Amino acid sequence: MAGVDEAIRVRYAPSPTGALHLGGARTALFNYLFARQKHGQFLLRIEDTDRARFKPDSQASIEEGLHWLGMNWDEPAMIQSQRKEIYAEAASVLLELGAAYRCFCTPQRLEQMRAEQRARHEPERYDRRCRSIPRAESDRRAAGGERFVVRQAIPIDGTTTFHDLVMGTVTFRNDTLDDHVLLKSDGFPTYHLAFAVDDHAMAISHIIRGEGWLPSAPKHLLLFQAFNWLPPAFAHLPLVLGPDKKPLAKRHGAKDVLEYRDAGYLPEAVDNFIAFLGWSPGTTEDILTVEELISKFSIEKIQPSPAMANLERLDWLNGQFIRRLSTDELAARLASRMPGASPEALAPLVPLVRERLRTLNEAPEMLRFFFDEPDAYRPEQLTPKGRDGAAAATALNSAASTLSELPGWTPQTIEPALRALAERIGWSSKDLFMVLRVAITGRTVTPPLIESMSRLGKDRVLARLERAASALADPLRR
RNA sequence: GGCCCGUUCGUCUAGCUGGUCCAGGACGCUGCCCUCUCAAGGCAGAAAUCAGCGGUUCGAAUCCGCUACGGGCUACCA
Repeated sequence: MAGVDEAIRVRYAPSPTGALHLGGARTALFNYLFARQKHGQFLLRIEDTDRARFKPDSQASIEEGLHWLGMNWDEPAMIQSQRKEIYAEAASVLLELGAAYRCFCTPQRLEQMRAEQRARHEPERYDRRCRSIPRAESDRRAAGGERFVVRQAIPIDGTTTFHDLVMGTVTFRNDTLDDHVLLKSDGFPTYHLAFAVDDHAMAISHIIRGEGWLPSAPKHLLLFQAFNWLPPAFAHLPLVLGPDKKPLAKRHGAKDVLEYRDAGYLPEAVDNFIAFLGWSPGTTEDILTVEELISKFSIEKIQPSPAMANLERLDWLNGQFIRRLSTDELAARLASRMPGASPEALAPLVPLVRERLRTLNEAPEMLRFFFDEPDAYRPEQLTPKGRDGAAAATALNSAASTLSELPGWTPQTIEPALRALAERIGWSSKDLFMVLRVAITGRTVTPPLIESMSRLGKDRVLARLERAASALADPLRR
């Protein structure tokens, strides 16, 4: 096991079969937080030894997702498909050590064997028929061109135990472990072999990975022992479940983290959200920056039970992080999703929407009336209960003339004038403000009216009031 | 079927070395306050017999065992 003072090196090892989803992102994040806290290295390894499931765009997509979430790896990604000879060499070493053997069984025979085991209600495992083939015969058949795979020779008896940093001490009886394939007949390794060889080659100190790998951990450990390599520490993470309680990784259409980006979520909010899936700092704090996550993270505090992703909490968190952004920062982020609106133009409007946003994507609609004229007015929205259209039109015109005579154009001058007007015409300020709100923005739900008017500008406000008044007077003319 | 892991409010969780937990915080929900709408914010509230059953102990959510339920793995997939 790695000592406290030894270099901490961890890796995230996705297979390029799809996008980076929340569960994978969390695994990567835990590795990343751990590496950064310990001033170690965070590495990336692409496990692309399965040519059948390989998807060409997957690696780029996963890397983009990691970068978006703020995770950078410290060395070029290791690509397993480029290391075929190294695995073959490792397999022959294992053959030499007697820790592995060639298996010449055909897929048909294996299938038949399993069918018989099923019929007898026995565990489906390789029956080790080829394990007893003498080495000389095995070498001769291989040299003769016969197809074979290399299988791990699991010890016949005894147990394999290791201490998992999350799950605790786990013990497996060796006789329940299968002699799994290490090297396929196409020369590519299976994940068992590749894991051991690469984690050793990369000098990985801690393997932090999903719970799904727990059952194969003893085989990996046995491989390290066979090579006489110092094994890394293990930490198996509990599953992340979707709202349907199905494991995220297996859910059909598990969401790509980039979809969260496109939906207007902040990477810092997503990081914070996934960090709390199965982990907590042990305090009542619930909003932490990535820097705080790095300093407070600890593997010991990871829960062993699965966590279900509560997306409503993500929404809330996102709002919290949006509110913590400076005006310029928020303006810049909004500008990237609002073509035609510059950060400079947006900056004065940011205070109007900051505490109303749950996602960045809600801003364009909230701010639309600053950039576009309202659509056709709906007379009923311009008319308070108990009043008629004519009265509303009169109120709008009065407001327009009152405002036009205002000496200045600030919230401090606009608001008292309108409250006085409401008093004068005998309306509640609520009613007056709502009519003005609809006239000026075209909507009943908007950022604060007075502030919005002040930023919209006197001319545009007056024009909209007049347009609304005439729409009421003659709906057809609008 | 076999092996392995798990089980505290609807959800995320605090609780790690047993008493201060008739279980705390957060999201969501309900009500009130604030208020020009909507939010945000503040306050209050409902919500977990700590999966069940036994055991250890003066005392258990916390330790042990069993059961139930859930999940993972069981491919020449990762």
